[in-house]
Amino acid sequence: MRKVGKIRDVAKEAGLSIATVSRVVNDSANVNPHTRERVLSACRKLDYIPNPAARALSTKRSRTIAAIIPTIEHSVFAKYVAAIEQALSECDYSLVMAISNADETEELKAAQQLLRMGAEAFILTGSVHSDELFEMFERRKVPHILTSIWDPKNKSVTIGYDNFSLAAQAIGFLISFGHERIAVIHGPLAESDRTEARKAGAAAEGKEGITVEFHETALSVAGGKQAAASILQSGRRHTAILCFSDVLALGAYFALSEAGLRIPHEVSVMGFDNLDWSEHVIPPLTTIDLPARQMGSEVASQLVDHLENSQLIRHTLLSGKIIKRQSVRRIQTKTAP
Amino acid sequence: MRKVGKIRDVAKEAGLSIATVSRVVNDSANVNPHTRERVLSACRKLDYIPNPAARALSTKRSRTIAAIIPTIEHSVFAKYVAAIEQALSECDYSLVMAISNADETEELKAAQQLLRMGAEAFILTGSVHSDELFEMFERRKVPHILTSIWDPKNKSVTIGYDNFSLAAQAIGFLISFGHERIAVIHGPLAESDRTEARKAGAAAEGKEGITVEFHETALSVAGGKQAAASILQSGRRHTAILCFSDVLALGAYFALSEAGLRIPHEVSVMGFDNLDWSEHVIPPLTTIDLPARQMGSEVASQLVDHLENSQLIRHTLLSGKIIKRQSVRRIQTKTAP
DNA sequence: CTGTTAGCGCATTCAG
DNA sequence: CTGAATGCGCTAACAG
Repeated sequence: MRKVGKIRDVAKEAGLSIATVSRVVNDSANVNPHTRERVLSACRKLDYIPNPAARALSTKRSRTIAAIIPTIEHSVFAKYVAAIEQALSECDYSLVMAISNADETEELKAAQQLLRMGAEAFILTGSVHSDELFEMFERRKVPHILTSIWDPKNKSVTIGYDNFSLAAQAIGFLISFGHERIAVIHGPLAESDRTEARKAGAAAEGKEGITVEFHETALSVAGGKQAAASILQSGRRHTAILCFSDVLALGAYFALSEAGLRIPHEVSVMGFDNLDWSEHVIPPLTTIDLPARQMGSEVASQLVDHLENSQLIRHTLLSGKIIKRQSVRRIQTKTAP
Repeated sequence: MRKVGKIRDVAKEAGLSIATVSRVVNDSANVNPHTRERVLSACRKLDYIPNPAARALSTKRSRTIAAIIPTIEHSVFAKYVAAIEQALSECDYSLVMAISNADETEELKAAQQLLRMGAEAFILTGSVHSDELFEMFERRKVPHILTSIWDPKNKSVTIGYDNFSLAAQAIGFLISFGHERIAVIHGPLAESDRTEARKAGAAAEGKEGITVEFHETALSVAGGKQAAASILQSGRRHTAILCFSDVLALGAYFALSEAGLRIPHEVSVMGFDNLDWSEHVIPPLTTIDLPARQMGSEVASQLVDHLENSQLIRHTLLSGKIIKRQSVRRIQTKTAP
């Protein structure tokens, strides 16, 4: 791998034993400050870097954590991955990543490979994974966390937000603003249990006299645009469109603009994610802020704490919240005084 | 790490030596088919996974490649990282990633850490990196590639596109459409040599009677919006705005919409990146397609080929190209017949 | 506080 | 085609 100094060379250079070198390198135990200095200077001189493989072999710890995400091409995941990476690197762990394309089989294959590469723990997205994967984790006692969801009843630990409740809140918010005919645009249910949960939450919030209609589409600007266009064509005169991702909402913006409809005057639009740009679109998008960053660092720190100090990982609910901006307007209900 | 079978257990189970087990696991050398089958079945039975640390220690190969990127929160990088990961995993390598926030010092720190974690090769973005980093690579003979740029004169191998030329082409395109007063919006120069190169290319394409004016802003929708707004306020009556990222262009779209100006009728807008959504905004964005995906897989395969077969890595130019859509209109020049 | 020693699990000569 | 033996570089007892 590299031609440079090994621990023995450092020991020789410093005129000490390799044990002592190991001690100062791992700043463990008690070492005479003077001795320590000698070692350190030898390390510097030889440009010594401990061999990670040897270290891992000896300690049985690789200091590597794996994350498998459905796709990195959505800002939410990117933000979240960045947070994990940052938190992990601060603890001197490294993150190895794989992309599953929301496919159980690919995910399983990736997990096996990551295990073969030495991952000590896994970070997964959502609750739906192949049985084989869970069996493998069980058999090998691999710590793992399901993220982007919160479900204390799940036998795996979950850290994330409550998709059901958040979607319900969104619908509730729209209803409180007088909307009675609401269209929901969401991504492929088959690819995301989070989307399913949101749909269920939105449906559950339905009440007497309120219509909530669901439209599945591709999770992209194009998808949102197309779905919104078809909603408009259906002629049902919805007063609000709730999108389960800001990306879809952006698509809806363009569909409405193409149709000559103004937001929020003719139609209100609400998003989900609170991506960076959502406050800068016109009109600024009312949406739900998801704590992607916080989720990343929480997951990382719990995992490290578990690996390092055998702390138990635990279900953790992170709170999302509605960000009120200008894309949703209040409607006078017919029944109002 | 895990409690399961080691190579010795497999050997015992199969009634063979560990050498033989090793051979079949690495499908090396000649092994009697029947013997091989016995080993394989023992592996299956014991759910054997070779210990990666032991293997790395013995082979002096970690099969791990590091990528340090400025930020993952821009789709271009996300796409590119996804491609790297995919290509690497197909060759049974893993990708460890770090984020530098476009900061040389952070980058150096990250690189050191990744080296301590066993990375065998590095993928960096752009040409600007700390001297210390290059010295470190040199000293340890660490293969590395600079990406997102192409510069055959660089002493490190570069794989990417020609930012200078692409930007020049963009300006040329605008000029060929009759635009004479062009505003360019770009991200922070200090954070990106790619942006610098694009700026230089755009400036170089300037001709008699053509004005090209540069505006630096934050690399975000908000930044693009703000820059475009200030361009409009300056009252210079530019007929076209070239943005060095589609993200900035989206911001410009909103600024123009806010100002009541229509694209491309009153102002033409051109982007850079060809992000997924760029063909779905209204009007569809004329932009430059960057081969992010291809770049990722090219980099990965060259690196693997180098590590595996000592193939030399080499400067590689990938071609971007102008995608003509509807956000740029042709202008009648006063001097036309 | 420091040195000696015994593995960690595997790949790899070298014999047979 | 298969087995026995050696060492990869380091950590972790155990002595001193």
